[in-house]
Amino acid sequence: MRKKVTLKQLAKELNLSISTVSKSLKNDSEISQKTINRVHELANFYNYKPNALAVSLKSNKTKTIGVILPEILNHFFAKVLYGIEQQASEKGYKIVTCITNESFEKEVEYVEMLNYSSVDGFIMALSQETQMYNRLYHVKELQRDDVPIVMFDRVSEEIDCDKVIVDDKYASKTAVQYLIETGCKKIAVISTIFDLSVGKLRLEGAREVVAENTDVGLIEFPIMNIEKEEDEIELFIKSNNIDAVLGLDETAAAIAINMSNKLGYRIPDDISVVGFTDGLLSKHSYPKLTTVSQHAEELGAKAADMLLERLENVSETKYSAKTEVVKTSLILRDSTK
Amino acid sequence: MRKKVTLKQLAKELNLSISTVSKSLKNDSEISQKTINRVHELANFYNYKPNALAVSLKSNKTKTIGVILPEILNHFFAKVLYGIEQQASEKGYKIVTCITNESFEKEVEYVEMLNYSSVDGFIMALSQETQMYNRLYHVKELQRDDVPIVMFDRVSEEIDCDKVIVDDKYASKTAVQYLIETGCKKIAVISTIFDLSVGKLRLEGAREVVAENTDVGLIEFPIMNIEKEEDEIELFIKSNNIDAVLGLDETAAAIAINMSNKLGYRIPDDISVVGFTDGLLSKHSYPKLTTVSQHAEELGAKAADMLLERLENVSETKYSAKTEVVKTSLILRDSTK
DNA sequence: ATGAAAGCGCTAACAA
DNA sequence: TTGTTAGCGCTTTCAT
Repeated sequence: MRKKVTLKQLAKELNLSISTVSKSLKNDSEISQKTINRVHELANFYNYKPNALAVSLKSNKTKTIGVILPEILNHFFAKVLYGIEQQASEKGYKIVTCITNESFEKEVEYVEMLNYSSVDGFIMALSQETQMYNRLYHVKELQRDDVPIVMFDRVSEEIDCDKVIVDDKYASKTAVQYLIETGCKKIAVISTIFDLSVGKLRLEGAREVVAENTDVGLIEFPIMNIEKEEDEIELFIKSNNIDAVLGLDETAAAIAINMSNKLGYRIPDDISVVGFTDGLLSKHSYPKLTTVSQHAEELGAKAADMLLERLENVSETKYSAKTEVVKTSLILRDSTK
Repeated sequence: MRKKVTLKQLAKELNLSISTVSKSLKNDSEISQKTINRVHELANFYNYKPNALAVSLKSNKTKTIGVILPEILNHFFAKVLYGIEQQASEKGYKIVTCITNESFEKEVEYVEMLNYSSVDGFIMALSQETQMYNRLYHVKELQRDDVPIVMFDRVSEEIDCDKVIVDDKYASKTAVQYLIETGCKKIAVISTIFDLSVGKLRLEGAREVVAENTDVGLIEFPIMNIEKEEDEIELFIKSNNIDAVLGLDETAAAIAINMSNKLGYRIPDDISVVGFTDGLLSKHSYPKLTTVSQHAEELGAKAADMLLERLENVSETKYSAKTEVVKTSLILRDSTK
């Protein structure tokens, strides 16, 4: 790599000391205007930029935040990342993105890797495995090091830090209520994420609403392996005389729509379908899917905001963790009455 | 942030010099086994990890690569990112991800931001605006600094660097050929990316094949704004008596499928549909979409490989840029005969 | 108004 | 076998 211009070289060429050059670049009032001008001129000429590494080492700040995601091919996380990125870059922060692919081991590895002065703080959602094992030593380690963390979506009660969550239970209730209001009596819940905290919350919400409506039935169907279980899903839909499907994740909803089409049911006349996560699949299904939007970009932006707030106001008196709940909204499209 | 343990502190506590501690940690043969053990023990106790910043400053290597993407909500780029991430993390590299959102200005900003000792090299795809303006000063600047670059997908001939591309023209030809073989005579090309280099190549491929088959007609329809042009697309499909659609991007193909469903055409009996990018939309459409897979993950992994190769073998005699072409494959599903 | 010097945490050539 | 020293590029305090 070509050597970049350094203060030292500028100083030498200008017959000044390094510190004078440094100060001039910052327009320090104790330097004469004439010198300042000379320095700037040469710096521009060489397109001088301070070495970020050296600045970081000195200041103990990297202006970088670590983002740990379980998945990137999932639209929700991609949107969150987008939101984080927008907000962070606006404030002059870079982001280092790590994808755990739902693995506990990788999550630990990444957290440790980034914790050695590479980032000023973390924004993270726990991996599926981490939630299952409930092993949180690596995150607690961060806290011991006083590294600010913002958790989102897949959070843990055991960690006392800033959080941004989606009110999944409420969202699910709203969705089911809407189905009931539009006349549905037998609702199927299909999900590929029954073992995730958010999946459980959504299911709970659905159950609660149904429990309050004695004339409405709920029937649950977990999908473990999308590829292999098409026939089972088909059978499930055919044989249960349902008039509505709540897909607890976008994929589940998409499958429900396609399966219904395939079986010749009319949507929403015969079967209404509601999904979660307003991603590509929801917008480009036929008919277009009524879905719960978690406003993922907003969520990401909020998470970034919270973290930056911590980073910039270190002097804060006492650390008291906040939890923000992002409002969801039910986007009505053509798959419901 | 809590102060991390440093060599200095370890040295003090052990009554050794900093350099002895440093060497011990590396199991340097010139240090006595006994000392090495003592040092390791204390280091473990404090969970000592070297400060990455200091190491980078010293070595002039950051073990980080910058990834510049035009988009992240696009499945293709998300998959590429995934591939890069996998490969890089395996080799102990971190990645800094920047999303330009197709903006030239942001692209320049990011490249400059990362170029000041934050990353060892770049993997990038040009933004739409950059390709339109054809302004490449920022990339050339990187080359002047001898920073290794690997461009992928959206590349530029003006830049002499390693590249990984998809053989879009060939892929498109294969797709159209397949349509013709299965009896299609009037093919519509729908695209939301007519102004991208890849879009142009795909179109060219289609035109070439049709030119060779005099009994086959081609008709083109560009989509500028997906939301607003549904009616036009509907009209287009209805009034042109087509029997096949080639969607130059995944969205276009999805729209074609849904529109055909809506209009009551049977797929593939009345209309065959082929798309590009084997993403979520292709897998979860009804019927399932026949599509050109660009093997995006593989592409990402290859790009990472090429970059790492450059980074690790600096001694390389002469820099001679390679261009690798990733094979595409036509994945046959239910939307074609 | 300018410069010398120390130090951020680490490595490595050289000295002892 | 261990320690001293210089230096990566920068900031900043304290002389001059």
